[in-house]
Amino acid sequence: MIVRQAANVLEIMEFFAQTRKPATLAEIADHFGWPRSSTFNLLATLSEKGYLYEPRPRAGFYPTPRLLAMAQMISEVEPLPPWTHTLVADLSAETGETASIVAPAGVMAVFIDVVESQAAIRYFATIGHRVPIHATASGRALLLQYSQEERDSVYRKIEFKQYGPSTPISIDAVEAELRNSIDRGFCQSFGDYSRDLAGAAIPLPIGGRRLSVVVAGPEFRIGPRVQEVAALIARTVDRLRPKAAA
Amino acid sequence: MIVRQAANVLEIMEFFAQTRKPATLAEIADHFGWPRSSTFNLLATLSEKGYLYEPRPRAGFYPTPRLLAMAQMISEVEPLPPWTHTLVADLSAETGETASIVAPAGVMAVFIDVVESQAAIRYFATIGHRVPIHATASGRALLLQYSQEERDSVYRKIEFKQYGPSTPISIDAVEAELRNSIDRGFCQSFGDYSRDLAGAAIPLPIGGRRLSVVVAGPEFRIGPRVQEVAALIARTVDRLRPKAAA
DNA sequence: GATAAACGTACATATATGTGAATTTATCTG
DNA sequence: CAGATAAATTCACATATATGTACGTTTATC
Repeated sequence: MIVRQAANVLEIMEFFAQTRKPATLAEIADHFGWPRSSTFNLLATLSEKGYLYEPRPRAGFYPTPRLLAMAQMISEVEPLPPWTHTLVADLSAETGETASIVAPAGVMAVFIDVVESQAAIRYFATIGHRVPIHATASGRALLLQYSQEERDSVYRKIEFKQYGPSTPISIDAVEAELRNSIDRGFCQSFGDYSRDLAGAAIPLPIGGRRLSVVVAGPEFRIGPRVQEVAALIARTVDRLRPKAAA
Repeated sequence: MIVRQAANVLEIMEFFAQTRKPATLAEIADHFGWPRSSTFNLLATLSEKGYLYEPRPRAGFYPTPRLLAMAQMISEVEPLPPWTHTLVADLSAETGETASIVAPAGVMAVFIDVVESQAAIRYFATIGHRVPIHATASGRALLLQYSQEERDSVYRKIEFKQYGPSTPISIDAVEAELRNSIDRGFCQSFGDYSRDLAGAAIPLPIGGRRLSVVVAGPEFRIGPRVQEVAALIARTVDRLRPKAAA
């Protein structure tokens, strides 16, 4: 069950992140199609907790720096080493596609760092974006780092759906694809999850954390050069990863 | 009316900001005294929206960098000029007390930047902290920047409560104190809002925004040297504020 | 300066939602 | 490797909660 008002809080904050200017109660209510009274209660709650204020009288609400302060606290622990951001930045620059660092989240994989392609047609993803772990290159690069038991445990919770023509719709299909990936030397996906979307990924274990790097983009651009892209990922990781660390 | 699940989202995030490590459903539920099932729904919602993930299987949840990305977006607009942080940092260092930048939020004043005192006994405040605008030095330094009509509009919404022995409990009392402040050259408060708490503040208009700076601490330390502290604030602002700007 | 429109706020009520208990799944222990 | 213990899910129901409606206030229009 989704907790509506919890989601609404996030949506309001995302709204401010997009518009980047103060908004009145009425504007917010209209934007989301929420009743004024409900919007009023929400804004009052956020204000009371110190996350919203009124920069100038009658000009509407805007978030206080409190959210930033909190987010910085949270992110200071176990931050990704700086070279991982260089990694995705370099990969995106060299391939012209979207590059990301991905982490596991149950049956899903979450993007925890993203550098987007500059191309007009591109894979649009943001930090926090989630995709099924078994039906994506990046996700399978995570699964490769699991033990058989851990994978089985994940499989039990997966609801196998036919996202696209090539989606693996059984445990066996996923396991087979994982074996292929090992032989091939990297993980790939051609429209397994999202139509026309292709990607190449490899595992990226960092200090006990199971992560992966992926380069993804439209099938017509990635397809002809998956090998090449995968090799580039591997080389770039080799170049940037400190030699001492695991 | 306070929206409970909205507040809960913020509390969960604050919890992570404090503990700075992954927490399981059970730990979170126990910490807040929430039922497991409700906690489950909340965590599921936050995960689904991409704000929480499971760094390693069965080791609990932790926020993704998405919150940080969002907060940075929000804060990039109209950021406070860097010298304002230097201002509160210097003031806190020189006085040994807590120094803050404060902004209006209806009948309240919000702390939007804070450098805390290092003293054992100190004024504890964080970014986002809110105090009544009429019953604090920092708040009155904001009111001084309002027109009479704007002030009247605020007064109508204030619920005058006797927070402490010297709280102004009427419009006249507030207006009188504002006149005193003008004559005195700065705003002050001795336990008006919080017992044993004293502070000195001056208006700090920046680029059309109505802000104030305040130095606050225990009455026994601030009391004997309000004048001195207020003068220091004024001098420090003069020193740091760029000459060209308003 | 008067009138109209928009906006923000309060409250009672029907209903969407949170929750206690039951079920399933995972982990620990001898 | 069982059996026990703890954690994670599910579900039906009662109740806490979102909202329709109404009112006062502020801003825009003429």
